[in-house]
Amino acid sequence: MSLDDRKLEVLRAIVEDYVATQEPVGSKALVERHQLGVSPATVRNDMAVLEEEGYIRQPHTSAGRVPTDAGYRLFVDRLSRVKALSPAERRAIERFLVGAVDLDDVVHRTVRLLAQLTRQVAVVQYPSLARSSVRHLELVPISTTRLMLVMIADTGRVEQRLVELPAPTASDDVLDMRRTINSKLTGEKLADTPPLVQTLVDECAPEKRTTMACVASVLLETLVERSEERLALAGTANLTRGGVLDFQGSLRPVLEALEEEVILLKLIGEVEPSTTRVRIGDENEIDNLRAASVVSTGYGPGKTIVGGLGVLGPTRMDYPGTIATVRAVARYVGDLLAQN
Amino acid sequence: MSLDDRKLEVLRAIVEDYVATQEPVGSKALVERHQLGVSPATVRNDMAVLEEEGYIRQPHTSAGRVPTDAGYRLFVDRLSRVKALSPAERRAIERFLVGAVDLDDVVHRTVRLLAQLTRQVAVVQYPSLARSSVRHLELVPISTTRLMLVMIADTGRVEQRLVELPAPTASDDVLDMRRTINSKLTGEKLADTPPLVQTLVDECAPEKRTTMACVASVLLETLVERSEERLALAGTANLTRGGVLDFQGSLRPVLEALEEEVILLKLIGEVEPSTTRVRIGDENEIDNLRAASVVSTGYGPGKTIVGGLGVLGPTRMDYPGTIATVRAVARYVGDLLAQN
DNA sequence: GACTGGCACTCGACTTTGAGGAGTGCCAAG
DNA sequence: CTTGGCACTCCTCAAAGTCGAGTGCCAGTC
Repeated sequence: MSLDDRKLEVLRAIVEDYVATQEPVGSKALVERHQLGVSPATVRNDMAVLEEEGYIRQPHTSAGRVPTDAGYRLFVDRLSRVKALSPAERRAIERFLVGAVDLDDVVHRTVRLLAQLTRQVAVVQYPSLARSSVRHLELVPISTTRLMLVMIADTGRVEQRLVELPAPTASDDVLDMRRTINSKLTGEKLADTPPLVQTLVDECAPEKRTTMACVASVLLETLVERSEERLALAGTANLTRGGVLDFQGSLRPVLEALEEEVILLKLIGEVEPSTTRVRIGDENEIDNLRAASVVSTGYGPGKTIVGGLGVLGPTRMDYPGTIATVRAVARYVGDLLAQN
Repeated sequence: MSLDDRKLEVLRAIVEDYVATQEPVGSKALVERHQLGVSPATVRNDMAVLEEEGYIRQPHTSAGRVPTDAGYRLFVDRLSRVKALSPAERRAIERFLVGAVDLDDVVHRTVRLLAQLTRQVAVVQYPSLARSSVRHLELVPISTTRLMLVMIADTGRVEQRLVELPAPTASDDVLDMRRTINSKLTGEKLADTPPLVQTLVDECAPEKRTTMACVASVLLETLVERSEERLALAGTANLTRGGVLDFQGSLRPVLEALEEEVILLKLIGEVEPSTTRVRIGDENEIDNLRAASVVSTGYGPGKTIVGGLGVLGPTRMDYPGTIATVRAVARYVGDLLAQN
């Protein structure tokens, strides 16, 4: 038996009421608060079906109904329209992001903004190195046997590493290397650089080859292997809203998960162009987050995507509002990046 | 009436038992677990005095006693010897810090280590720019009207800023500026640089002065005004140990405080040489942390101090152990920095 | 004077009991 | 298919009662 329109309407009403009140919702309360045009008894029958299909459940006999993960999923997919942002929110976003002075600043402001607007935990990934291009590479002599390698990406990210040279090297030679390296690598996607770095060594004059090889290996590390993704996090205090009721009694696992960068990256890092992804409860692969939902999306200048951002909260969250906010913030950040 | 030795011994026993069990401790249990050589009745009399003096209190009539903040303070100041670290802990520290590849890495490893060893929230301040010297300044042309200013400090910190030039500038001129700036500033304490930067502009050839002024202003921002302190945080999940019992029922205020960098810096940033500072409950100026204690100290290569680190936990914490761990970690990190 | 054993008393923690009520499922009738 | 009615379930809350840890005080002892 498939679900007719009224049953879907009942599900929507249940989700909305439960999200708003945090309490199991009963048939009588439902008909009172929504114009369903039928009696509580009818609603009860519908509820029985919805429960059988796995969209809602009773915490215990003689209690109201609560949406299941599947129920939220259906709600998100078919029953909710994305809310428009309020003018106040729009203004907040603009005000917050104006005046950011560099990439760090942009990311920090963004993550705080997201946390504040959604009243949940926000995560923002720094522009991924893997998706960036080399804007410039700099070699700074620290001593005769030590260099600082500084890589500046087009997304504004700057990475640096120390290079220990095998032998003292004149600063002219360093300048020389720098020129060669830049002419070879500037403008290239980081992902494409490894073969180019190899040719750097191959084409190098033999007497300088060991030194160049040394620089090249650190270069590779910096550009590709290490390829360390960075994150910013804010709003953990929001986890405590709604008491310990959300997250089935313990914040512990959630806080633990939030400390693992790898996990967070998995959550917000897997981005497909212009999609907003919603993971509800069990859909999260991470056990610790079975009781949480994650709304994430990609951002970047124009249509390209250079990183992800998102929020994490209880499964019982305002999905339409959250989705709208996440999208809007991502768009603004993308525009901001495009200006640089 | 002052406290004789046995009363102090009773206080110590109360603190130790309470920290271990998290439960109010009564007179009978005390004499059973510690060799006090007197009867419960005597201990009761001592307790009455200790309570009158404000070192312990009863959660309610007919419950055992619990140390007050003042009690912990007395315990820390006069009744506890710093514990020696276990060999396992020493090994853990060494193993953890070996293999750190750059400053970021050192700081991240340190903060995780601290959180893990103390089982509390750990905070590590990056080496403060204010206490660093300039190792090198680099100007990287991005376009003809844009430079990237990169500052490398002797502590390993690297800061970068974008400079918008008033007019297109030849790369030779940039090289020139770079040379001048470096000869003037390299090796100087960041705190001492502002007057030097001013002379940079003053001594500059008139036709280049506007450009130089522009660079100089960003330079000042980077070196001094912005002087942004950075922090790493780990172990927030440890706040949930001991249920919601610690922190008088709500993690909320604590989590909020942990999100404010300014607050954290206040907590661990005010360092005096070779002191370990312990703030207990009310001694914290931040209202949100009235129910928490903070153990912090400074670290740095040799005897100089370049930053702070510490842990935050419930007032009911193992002070001797925590103090020992914090000190040891600070020392190891200092040694590590000295090697670079 | 300090310590001790004894004793009455307090009061929170936990259990039991019972009333109240929200909510359900089912059924028969419209 | 919808609806009103009804019996039933079972949670919530409050009241009452028991239990026991822990105390304060006092009189007696060393």
